[in-house]
Amino acid sequence: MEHNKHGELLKEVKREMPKDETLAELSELFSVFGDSTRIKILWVLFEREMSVCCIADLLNMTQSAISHQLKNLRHAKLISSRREGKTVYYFLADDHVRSIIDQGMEHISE
Amino acid sequence: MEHNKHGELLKEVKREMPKDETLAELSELFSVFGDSTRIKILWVLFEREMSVCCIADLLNMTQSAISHQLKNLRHAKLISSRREGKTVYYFLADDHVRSIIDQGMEHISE
DNA sequence: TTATCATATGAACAATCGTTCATATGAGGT
DNA sequence: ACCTCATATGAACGATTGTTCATATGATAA
Repeated sequence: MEHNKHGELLKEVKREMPKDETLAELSELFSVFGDSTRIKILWVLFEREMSVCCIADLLNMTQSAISHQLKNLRHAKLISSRREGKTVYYFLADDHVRSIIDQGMEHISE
Repeated sequence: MEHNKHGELLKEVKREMPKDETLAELSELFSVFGDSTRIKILWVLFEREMSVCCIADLLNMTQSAISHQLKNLRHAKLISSRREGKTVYYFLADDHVRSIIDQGMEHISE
């Protein structure tokens, strides 16, 4: 299999690679961006904080579907929420969100 | 459902949102990053171009599994390949790859 | 040609995922 | 108390996904 001509360099590559745990965390983060519903939610939150039913209206989806996805986004610490009476407002929790999406947009617009 | 107090602003948010097709493409791109095997492959390709079996050795995975994932990465135009005799070398096709992963790393290291 | 090495690929499998539906919780208002 | 609105959540469903296994292709050497 391996020719072992570059064995030294290979070991070096291996050494510089982050722990499996870190890489798993990284891929989990990206898979949160890997759904168009969640991308749409993040996109409307770029503009301002918004309630669950408002997001559902805007995206023409059920409140349940949005609520499930908000849970995923919050679990990934991409959004936070605050309660005001009966309604819960969600908002972006992190500045990285925008730059990650921007990088992705740059890639596909080529 | 909708209070329609902010109806005007909502329409504006909607107008500024990219087409469904674009958002689908964007989420598909991110879902390619959403697997730790593919992240690992990209990581070793940061160092230099590499053959299929070499990557498989490095990651302790079967040649078949790696080959399948390389296909996904190539389909997303994140990597390219060149043939040299029997072996095929894969390499990064895009500078955005590194910056996207870097942004992700920044987010999880908080 | 035949043998071997490197890679690609199709089918099958379990596992994960996103939505829907029904229902539960939580917070005012009457 | 009751009713209603806003949100959350668990179960179930079909759909997608990553790996394995077996096999096919492609390239070189004898």
